[in-house]
Amino acid sequence: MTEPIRLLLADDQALVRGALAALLSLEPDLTVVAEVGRGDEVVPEARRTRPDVALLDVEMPGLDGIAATRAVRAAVPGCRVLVVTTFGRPGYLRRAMEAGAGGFVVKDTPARQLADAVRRVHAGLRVVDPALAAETLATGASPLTERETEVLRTARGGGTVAELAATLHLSEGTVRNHLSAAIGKTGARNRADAVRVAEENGWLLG
Amino acid sequence: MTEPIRLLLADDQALVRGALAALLSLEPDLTVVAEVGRGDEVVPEARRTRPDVALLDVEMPGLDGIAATRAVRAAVPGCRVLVVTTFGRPGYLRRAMEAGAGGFVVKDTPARQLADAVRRVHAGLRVVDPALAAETLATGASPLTERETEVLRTARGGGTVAELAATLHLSEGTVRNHLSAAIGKTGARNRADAVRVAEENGWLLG
DNA sequence: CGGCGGGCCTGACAAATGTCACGGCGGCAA
DNA sequence: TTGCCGCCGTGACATTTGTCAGGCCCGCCG
Repeated sequence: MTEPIRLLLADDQALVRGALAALLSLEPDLTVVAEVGRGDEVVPEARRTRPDVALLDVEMPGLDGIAATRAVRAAVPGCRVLVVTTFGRPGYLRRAMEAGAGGFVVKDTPARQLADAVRRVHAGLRVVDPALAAETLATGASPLTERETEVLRTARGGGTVAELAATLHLSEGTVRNHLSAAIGKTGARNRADAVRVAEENGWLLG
Repeated sequence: MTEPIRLLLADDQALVRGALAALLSLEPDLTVVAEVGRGDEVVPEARRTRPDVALLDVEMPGLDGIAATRAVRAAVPGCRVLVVTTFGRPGYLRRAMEAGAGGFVVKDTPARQLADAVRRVHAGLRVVDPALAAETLATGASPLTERETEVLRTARGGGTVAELAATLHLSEGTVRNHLSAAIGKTGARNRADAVRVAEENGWLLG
């Protein structure tokens, strides 16, 4: 038999990380060589242990999974990436693929399929959840303009228009206008709603 | 050797559920006899399979983990409950314990400790994360009054004051007043902020 | 009993938010 | 060139939101 596939696991929840390690270690052709809990530990650990495939969560402290994907693809070209995430946000899939991921799996998928996904990614195939792919195509790219995204992203932290205007070096009226446009385009009714919708669609990352 | 401890797993994310099953099945004295993905499937499955310990996630469709704890404790008294959750929201711990849980573990805890937690809960001991317990005591019970929580919970979905007033059969002024009180007590600056803070502390459940 | 405190309800007022119409600028096609 | 269209920036205006003072009711303690 040939060498087993070497895996790196990145997930901020230690319990989930360990459980995934146990699950994947059941497969004779897979072996977990590294585990990290932060996005910015992925590249150093990948350099050191030279895994064949890295399983990255999207929600991580330090560096989000998309950025970590880009970084590890650049630093360790031989290492393929399978992104595993809690939320099937349409924009996440597109961005993960643009960042060089070989596959994208949501945590709702049956556990039995994970090992197969890993093997396919390792073989150079693309793995995506079909339902999620369809939704991504339906939702499409962000309708928000550059400034609108920026304002919305700043508004995410919560704060009055005056503060936003100050940090962005804009007039209050301008901020209000961008916010209003974003509210209209997202179909929301509040500023808070608009932030929520945009976040759920992954339009606030870039 | 005596009979193994029989486990029921409840988590809405199939991947995590399966991974936990793999992790716990590594222990010779533990066996997973049932898995469910919804809160309202816990009691029927527990009646059927008679587990010794049920591991329940808090965030689940159908019925949240706290309510599921109460239900399973009432329907299957011999089954102890270990609540496993993503967020260490202070209020969750208190409510879980009040509902009859034997233990409370956050998903940040190392994987090696999970099996021990299961064994202790099975033995009738109480298992809680010490750091989280301290925070719970510090945060204390909800400062919100009954109406305030109700209004805040209704406002969670987003919507204008007029709509809230209509669904609650109150005057707009009253709704505004409750909202204002909640904003003050939570230390928030917006209605949205207040909702977020209250949710993070687990004050919006009961 | 009378006073006190707290929760609940309400309306009036000030402040923030969202909408609109407008002008400037740059790309692009006729 | 000219006209058109989209993005950006801005201020005036209406709507919504948050704050405040006050009235009502009930339980509690002196």
